Amino acid sequence: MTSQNDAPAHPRRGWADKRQAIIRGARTVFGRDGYAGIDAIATEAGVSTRTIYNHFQDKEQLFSCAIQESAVQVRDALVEQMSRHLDTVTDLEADLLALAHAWVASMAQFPDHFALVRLMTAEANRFPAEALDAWQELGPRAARAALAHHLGLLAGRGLLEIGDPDRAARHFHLLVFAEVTERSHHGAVPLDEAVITEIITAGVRTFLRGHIPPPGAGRQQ
Amino acid sequence: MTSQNDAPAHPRRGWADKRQAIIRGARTVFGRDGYAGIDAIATEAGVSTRTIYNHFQDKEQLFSCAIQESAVQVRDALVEQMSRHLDTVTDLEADLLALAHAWVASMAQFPDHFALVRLMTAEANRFPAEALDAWQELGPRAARAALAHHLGLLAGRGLLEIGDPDRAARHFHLLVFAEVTERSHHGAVPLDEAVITEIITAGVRTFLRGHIPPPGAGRQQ
DNA sequence: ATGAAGTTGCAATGCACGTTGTACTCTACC
DNA sequence: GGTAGAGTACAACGTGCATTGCAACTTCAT
Repeated sequence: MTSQNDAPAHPRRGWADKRQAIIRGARTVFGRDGYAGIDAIATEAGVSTRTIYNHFQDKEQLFSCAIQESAVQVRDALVEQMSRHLDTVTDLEADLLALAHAWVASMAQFPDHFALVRLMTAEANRFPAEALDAWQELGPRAARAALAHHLGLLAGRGLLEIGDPDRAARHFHLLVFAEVTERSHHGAVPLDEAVITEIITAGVRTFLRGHIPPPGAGRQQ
Repeated sequence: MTSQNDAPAHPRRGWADKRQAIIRGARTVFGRDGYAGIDAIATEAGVSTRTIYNHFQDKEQLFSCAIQESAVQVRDALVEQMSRHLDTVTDLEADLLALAHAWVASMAQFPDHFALVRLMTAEANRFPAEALDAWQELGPRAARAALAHHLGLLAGRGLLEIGDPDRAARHFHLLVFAEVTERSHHGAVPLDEAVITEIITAGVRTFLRGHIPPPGAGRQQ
């Protein structure tokens, strides 16, 4: 599925380095300036324009590669945070809050990535469907699956009551992440720390009300 | 705040008509083709390119006007649906479900508008902050305030238990709307009816679990 | 009717940019 | 150390497009 955008094997040393530099430059420039000119990317990457076209078919393919690489990186960060906060849970609410804060912090840590996502979304009508799917699979869906896995384990320990772990993961994501995303315009406008805390606190509370087992036994409409 | 984009009073008859035609054409073309050429808009509106520049300073101002007008229209539709479904509530869950379905249907009814929103979001970094604010105030914030009002009334009748009506409105919006928005890429990719129903049903259920008064008395958490 | 205001079609300007070709240089490998 | 495979600088091409000027034409208020 990512076949078209995978880095082809290549004998020459340093080749992959150039490719990496270009992709990184593309991510930076696309993130900062929008769907900007190739020249800016070449400058940012310390590479000639011609080299970019030696590595990539055209601007669009470069963009696809950039967003895919970026998505993997962000996903890894999110997954790592889940492990850190949910592997050993003592106080569930506190740990969920900590995870939520860590996620939101990631948004500030990878501003370029989220700018790319915004660009892609804006062009969703005209963007190649395979690239859209590839991104969703590599990024959001994978992250959500990881969260679902963790929530499922917590449910197994009796700390949560969950019908469908994947749906629970989506709801958690929506309540703590989607609102921050929306309010900050996908990270474009920074949000007050107090506002973030308020959103997260309320979101986690609503989530838990919907997914905490009743104090006594184990049934609930 | 919208002063810059309001239609200036004008003696001449037919003037406002042209302006309207241009704005409508802009919305259609921007929505369909992205941040497209002025010529396309002129053709769509049945107007000469030059006339557009007689009415608007530049493309950007035209875009701002288009999205503001569009936002008001969509907001009115959403508000009207709230009245229809929440003014006389018999079965709360059923009515909320109906409202949610109506909202999602609106997304399909105003595809151009949501494409405009996507465009604006993609450019959020570089878009004039006042225009961004004007849109948020006219559209999403107003709609959410209306929903908060309705939910507050329902809480007054004892059908819901709500701390902050505005927060409850946000959570409802997130659980039933944000996910559809995200999954369909802001309406760019149509969603299966079954998927929509599943999302809405689960969202309303989680919402109600968090905001329904306990069967017995009136305290909770 | 008449003149001012608005509209139109057209051309022109000017710029930004994707993409490619070419000739030269560099460098990793043998 | 030589050579083939990369990279680079540079220029050129073509295009698309926002924006403006202009002269002729239409429309509306009085």
